[in-house]
Amino acid sequence: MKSKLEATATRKRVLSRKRILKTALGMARESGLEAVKVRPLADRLGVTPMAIYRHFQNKDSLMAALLDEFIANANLLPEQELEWDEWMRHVGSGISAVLSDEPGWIDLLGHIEMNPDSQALMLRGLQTLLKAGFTAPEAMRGFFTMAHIAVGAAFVSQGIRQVVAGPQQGRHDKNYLDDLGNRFGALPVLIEAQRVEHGIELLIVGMRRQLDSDLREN
Amino acid sequence: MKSKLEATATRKRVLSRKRILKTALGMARESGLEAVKVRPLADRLGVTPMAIYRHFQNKDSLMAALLDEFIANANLLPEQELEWDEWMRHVGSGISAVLSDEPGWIDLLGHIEMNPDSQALMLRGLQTLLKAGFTAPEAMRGFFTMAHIAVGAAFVSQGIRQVVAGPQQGRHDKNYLDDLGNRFGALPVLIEAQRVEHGIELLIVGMRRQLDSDLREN
DNA sequence: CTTCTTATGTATACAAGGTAGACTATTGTG
DNA sequence: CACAATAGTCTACCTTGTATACATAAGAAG
Repeated sequence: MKSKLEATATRKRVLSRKRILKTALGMARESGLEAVKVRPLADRLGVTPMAIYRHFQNKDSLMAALLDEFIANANLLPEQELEWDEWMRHVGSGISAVLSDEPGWIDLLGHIEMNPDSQALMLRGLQTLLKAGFTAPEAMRGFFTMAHIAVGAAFVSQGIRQVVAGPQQGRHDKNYLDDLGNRFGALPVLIEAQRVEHGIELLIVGMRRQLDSDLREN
Repeated sequence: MKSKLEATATRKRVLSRKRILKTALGMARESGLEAVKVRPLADRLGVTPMAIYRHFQNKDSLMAALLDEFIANANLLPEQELEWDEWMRHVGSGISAVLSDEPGWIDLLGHIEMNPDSQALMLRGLQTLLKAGFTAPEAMRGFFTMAHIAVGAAFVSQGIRQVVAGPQQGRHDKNYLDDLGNRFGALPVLIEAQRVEHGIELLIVGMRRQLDSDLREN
């Protein structure tokens, strides 16, 4: 009798935000972020769909928490101390890489500034830049521009990747791509030109000049 | 009898891709992109939901076409000839402004590189930069970095705006913001530092240096 | 002018996905 | 030990996209 009870009736304390998030993160890694759906997630947790709602108000807040989890696992902060320019390079490509691996995550990035870890990242970045001699406004602008480049690059690269991956799934067909290729030399060239690294490099050059004129004034 | 027929039976040639897109664009402007749903759209068109599917294979392709429409209406190409740096400023803030007005559009930007108008924009940009003396790779990288900054800035600014707009709708409350404020001086400062213009300016400085060293070599 | 074909809209119905509401068993507390 | 709070279950609903089958209008063919 007990067994039947256990099977059908309510078992307690099987869930927790942590476990839900871990499981959801697993699903996301396996099948993409859009595969995180309530019912499948509940199945995998061995629980009723509605059980999840005891731990998250709604799916949106679950996804928001999932973004936090994702960022926390991303580990973007450089381990050792770096020169400011190295720091920017490191973090910039880190952000872009993380986002490019799983395009779906980009959808959640609207909230990124509210995330504790990304905020810590920002703090460290500003510190690093200030220590290097930038003024506060310069540091902020530099840091954000780096972030913008990284996010933008990851974002825009999605489009290209989609076309390369699936021939006809986009609304424009292969001819379109060939056309592109003809105009710009080749598709790989186009892709290459969009790597974050180039943007960051340009940014660094721009910032270095600020540094120079700051020094001159002092 | 005729009238009843007209009312209930199939009227012909009431729809067209153009009309559907125009109406959808109207809805998007009024209530946000996410408000573009099949049934409401059909209602507004005075037609059955399924009628729309005679003109678009599915909702995704409708939305893709809508993005094209949106971009075509955005009119990002500068009217007159501009110096390369002015051109970058103009287009950069244009992109960002357009995207910031209606955050939802960002979701569609994955396809942006496939869009004819944005491609035209890219062509003109490259032309402008080449004429100014940049090498082909430099021009491409410069252009894309500008685009990345603009997209990234628009994107990231969403998060902030959401918090500013609705007190508790995010997963972090007001304290969080205050905290942010305390650390960085004030929220407005944070927002200010993220304006595209600053990023573009840094980029221009970086690019100008390329130009200088190119000239030196020639 | 009939007839055949194709284009365009209608009617019905379903599946997927998120979630409200009522109920139940467990658990920790006074 | 009673009792409120906590954590799952069960059921059912609503929204949104879309498949399928049908019908009518236009245009082409004879």
